[in-house]
Amino acid sequence: MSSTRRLGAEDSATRRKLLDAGLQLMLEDGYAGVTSRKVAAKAGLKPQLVHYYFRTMDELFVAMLRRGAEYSLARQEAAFAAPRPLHAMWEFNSEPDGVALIAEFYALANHRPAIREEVAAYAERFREQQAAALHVLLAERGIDTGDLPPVVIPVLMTSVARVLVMEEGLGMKNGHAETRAIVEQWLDRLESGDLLS
Amino acid sequence: MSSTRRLGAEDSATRRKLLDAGLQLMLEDGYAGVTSRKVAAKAGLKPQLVHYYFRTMDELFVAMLRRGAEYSLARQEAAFAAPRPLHAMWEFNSEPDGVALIAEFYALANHRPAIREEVAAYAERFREQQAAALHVLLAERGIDTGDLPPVVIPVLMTSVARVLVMEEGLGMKNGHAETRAIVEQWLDRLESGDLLS
DNA sequence: GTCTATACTTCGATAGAC
DNA sequence: GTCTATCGAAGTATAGAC
Repeated sequence: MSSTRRLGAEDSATRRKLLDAGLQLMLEDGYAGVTSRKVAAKAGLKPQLVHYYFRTMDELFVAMLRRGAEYSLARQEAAFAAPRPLHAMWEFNSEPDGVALIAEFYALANHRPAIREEVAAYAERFREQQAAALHVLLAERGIDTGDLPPVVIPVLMTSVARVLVMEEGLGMKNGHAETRAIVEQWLDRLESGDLLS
Repeated sequence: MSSTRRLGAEDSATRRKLLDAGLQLMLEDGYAGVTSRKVAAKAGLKPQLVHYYFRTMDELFVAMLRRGAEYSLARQEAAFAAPRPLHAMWEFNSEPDGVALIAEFYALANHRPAIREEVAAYAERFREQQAAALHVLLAERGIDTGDLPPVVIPVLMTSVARVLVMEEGLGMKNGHAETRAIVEQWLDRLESGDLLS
């Protein structure tokens, strides 16, 4: 346990290649397709290199999560600078690759404690970033959401966006057009402060 | 390919034991934990028996899905007989085991065509059953949903219920209490026909 | 600091015995 | 109609060579 085996440097280009290959594999084949041999093959490297840079597969998954999540947090933050921030939040949470990765990491988290902690922490950061941006938006435009606590808005948006994208990935469409139309309507009203009618 | 190898009978008790063991394993360890050896071990049988009753692991997964989904469809149908059908639908779609199994099968479906078809077909049946029950409810009580197309209601409900349960499984709670309160309020109004206020 | 040779475990699947 | 003996491929991980 926790032997003295050495690990490769964090800033190694080879390590980065492995992480990128892992993320791509996760999208293509799901978390179960992310094996040391396949990751190495996709990166054009020898399989044993995975274990030089990551002690265990769990460690690889956590590193992949960090890389993907930090990138997404930055992109979400940038999205809020758009003229219609809520529409931007909706679009951002509807990106198929993002939704797919979240689903994979969620499934992984459900059965691996070390990964759960990390997934939960990032999910909280996403929610907090959304709530903070929304808070600013409402204050700047002097919008009062009445009975609706603002934090509910990102919860609903991310839930619905995610499920719609997942279902569409399966080829489903029952009720989707109607739901998207209603969401658009709500976002329009929220952003314009026209909450009644 | 498609050899002449024989398969066990569909109504065999042994086959049923394997399916139940598989579903239980899927909850405990995720789909990647459902291997022929582990399924057999949990059922108290020899590993090779899995391949006697199911030609491939995909076939086992499809049979597991059918067993789980048919059972759930029957339970959802029964739930609609409750005095507050919408609340019952909400509760039903919030059951942790159901949500976890859906997440696993969704992840599987994303990377295995044979399973995707089957998952999509069942998901459509669930949605249709929900929409039909809602239609009856609205008609019976003479409720007019105005701008809101009725089919949007089950889409929103299942999305939000699922994501809340998934997040709670990770230990998250940011925004959950507020969202649940709002949902309860909407369901109360819908069921009582009091859509404004 | 970087990579390789190698050990050992578990996987899905089949052919053939009861 | 039911189960077992067995195979070859693929999995994670470590110790040691450059």
